[in-house]
Amino acid sequence: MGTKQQITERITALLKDSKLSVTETRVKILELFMKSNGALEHSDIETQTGQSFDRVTVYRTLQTFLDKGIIHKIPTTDTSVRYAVCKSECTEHDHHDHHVHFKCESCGNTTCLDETNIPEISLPKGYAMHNVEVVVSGVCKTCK
Amino acid sequence: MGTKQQITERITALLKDSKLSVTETRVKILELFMKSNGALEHSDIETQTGQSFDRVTVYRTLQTFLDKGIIHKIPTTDTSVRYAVCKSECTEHDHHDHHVHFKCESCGNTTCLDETNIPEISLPKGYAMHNVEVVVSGVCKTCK
DNA sequence: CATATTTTTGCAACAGAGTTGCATTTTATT
DNA sequence: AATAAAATGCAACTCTGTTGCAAAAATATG
Ligand SMILES: [Mn+2]
Ligand SMILES: [Mn+2]
Ligand SMILES: [Zn+2]
Ligand SMILES: [Zn+2]
Repeated sequence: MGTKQQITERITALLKDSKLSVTETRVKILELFMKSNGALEHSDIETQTGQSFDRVTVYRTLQTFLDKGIIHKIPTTDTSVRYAVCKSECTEHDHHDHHVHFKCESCGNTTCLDETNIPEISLPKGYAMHNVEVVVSGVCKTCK
Repeated sequence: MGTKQQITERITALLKDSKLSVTETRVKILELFMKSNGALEHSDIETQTGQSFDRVTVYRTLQTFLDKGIIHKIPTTDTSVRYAVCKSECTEHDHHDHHVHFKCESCGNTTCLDETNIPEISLPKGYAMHNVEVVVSGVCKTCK
């Protein structure tokens, strides 16, 4: 993981690479993502920052990170929106997170299974495939 | 497809099989699902019924259909919730819709690809799989 | 068919999520 | 240190979904 100092440096570098100003909000939210072993939703961030940032700022920060390819969304069947840091080489408008997501029915955590690859899917004739999202639900190894 | 009369009879039978009262709202909403070639969200139903039913009734009707295994949800990466009729033998609390969903980036429609089956996915050790959701995005055959 | 019972509906009121405009503050540039 | 550019916080608003309750509709019963 690295010391707190090293993490802050990595975050600063990441923000500068993405041509973003280094602000308290952005550093803090990225820290949360990096410490967390699962996906976060907006309310998690509000809770874990202890309401030190305005709701609106959190929304705008998440949108900015999405735009810059720093985080990606994970599909759900409810109205919640979950985000996780991109591990591949994602850039602006060009995400490369082709991995499986796992939602644990016991602890509720959603995690990226980066090592699990998505098998080929053959669509009916006439369909062009751009992206595949796979979300597996079940029980994670921690809850087993 | 069948005549309008035949569709109404099929819907009435379906509701009775599910031990639900046959009401105007339920018949109308099921008609919409059966006519539609894609998934519907709450706002589609409100639009297409011309606000003849209360919002709350539509929410409750969708929840009832979900509970009874008449419709299923489709995951999205935004806050919207999409629903489609179950074609397999789904029953209360026991859905069997193991098929791929396709979201067209051109027309926006989401469809069930019932003929496309989901390939095996091998999870890391310690994970128990209960359900797999696959959502493919791209361009559908109509928009091609 | 008439009546009683059960279920569904519509309304009002509310809670939560997300958005927008704008003035103020912070960050980056010179 | 001064200036320009960008991000933040606040207020106000919209949109989505929920709950309690009385009225209406559907079903069950004789
Ligand atoms: Mn991921
Ligand atoms: Mn489906
Ligand atoms: Zn778990
Ligand atoms: Zn299309």
